[in-house]
Amino acid sequence: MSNRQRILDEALLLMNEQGAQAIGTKQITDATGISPGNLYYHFKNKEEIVRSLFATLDLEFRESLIDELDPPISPARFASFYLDSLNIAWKHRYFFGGLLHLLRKDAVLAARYRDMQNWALGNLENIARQVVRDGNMAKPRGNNGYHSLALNTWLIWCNWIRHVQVSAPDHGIDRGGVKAGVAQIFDVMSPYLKPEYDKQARKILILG
Amino acid sequence: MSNRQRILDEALLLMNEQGAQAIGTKQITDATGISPGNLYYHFKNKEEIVRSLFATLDLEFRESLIDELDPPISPARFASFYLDSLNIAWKHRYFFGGLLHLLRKDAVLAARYRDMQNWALGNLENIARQVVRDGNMAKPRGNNGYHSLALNTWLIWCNWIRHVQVSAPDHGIDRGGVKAGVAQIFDVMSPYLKPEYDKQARKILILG
DNA sequence: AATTTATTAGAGTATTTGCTCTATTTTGGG
DNA sequence: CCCAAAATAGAGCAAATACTCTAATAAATT
Repeated sequence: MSNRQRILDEALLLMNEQGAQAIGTKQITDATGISPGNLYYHFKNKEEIVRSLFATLDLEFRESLIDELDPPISPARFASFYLDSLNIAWKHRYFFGGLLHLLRKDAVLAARYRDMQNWALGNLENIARQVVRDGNMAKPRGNNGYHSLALNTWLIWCNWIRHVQVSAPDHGIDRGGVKAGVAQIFDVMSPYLKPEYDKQARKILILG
Repeated sequence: MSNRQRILDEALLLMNEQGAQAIGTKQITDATGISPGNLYYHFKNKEEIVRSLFATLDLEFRESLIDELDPPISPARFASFYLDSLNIAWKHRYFFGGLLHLLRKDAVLAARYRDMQNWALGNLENIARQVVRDGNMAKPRGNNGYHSLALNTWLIWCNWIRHVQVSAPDHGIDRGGVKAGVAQIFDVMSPYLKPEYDKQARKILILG
């Protein structure tokens, strides 16, 4: 594996453990055994390391929400949208933990994040619209019902991991915490979902 | 006003503007014109300044959710729970912006935050139970329906301001953003609220 | 083989940060 | 008015941080 990749892997590991702001180039070079000069050969600065890590998060997240199948959306597929994407949020939890600080320091990153957010809100809305078209969900209330539902899903998606972390004395999280987050998302949608569809979708949270 | 209070006021102001991790004792002493020695006379360390600020947040938040009136809970009172508490979250937005980092660095603060969170979850649940008893709300679904509803309210409460900040290019927020957060909380509860009660409660978001 | 290009090492630097120390001034009770 | 306690000032320090510079080595290309 290249030293460049080693830097990225170690940075992700350390930042997830201790938070992005607690990790400097020093910690990364110490942990990898790579010299600072070498690190700065591969990355212009620390900002670029974070941008590179975010690019991976962005890519993985978008992939997790893309539906290449024909409608209707099966309950299992529906559930896997949220489970897959939340697992990605868990993998990159350093990012949401330090979100505001990271975006304040780097306007380019902030713009990219807002792009991702807008894309996500649109896509989450589309998923809901399709499930309604499939006849498995009642139309959410109000004139911006779809938007509000998508926004709530998004809010839980990008804040759930941090919530679990601050709720545990050691700031840790296990995979069970991720599933609880999906359940929390379902609880927002439950009032609109057909009971049988809801039940089928939740099966993914019980099994493997 | 005492120098001690001046330090607290300026710290809150600066941290809200630039984030808790961006503000050091230097910035506070520069902005207030108070010497570092004097600052450290009033506070043992920076940690104590943050703890002191949190104590205020904790107090104000708890007061905003206490109901000293007799049931039933009026729609206006119901709405003001969320509007008042969210205004407090706005006032102390530095805290939620840097939440994970702050709690990781200070275990005592972390414990106090979890206390507040547990109290809040219990209280939000009690409010919902009372509105159901008053006949203005349907019992939320599932065996832990109340808990899930309270948790969603809590999640929006402590993450809404940050969401608005990262969504705006300048990371700012105005009072309208606060009201949108209350509307978002209502959207979670709407499916259970009596339509007329819901409508009355939302009036507070249009007026004043 | 020659030479350019990519990669690595590590000492070094300028700046910042949280905090201490000593010294001086202000204040309030007897 | 006295004096101890509270409050304030500001020089200074040890550690950390992001990053640069120079020089050496490995890989690729001709």
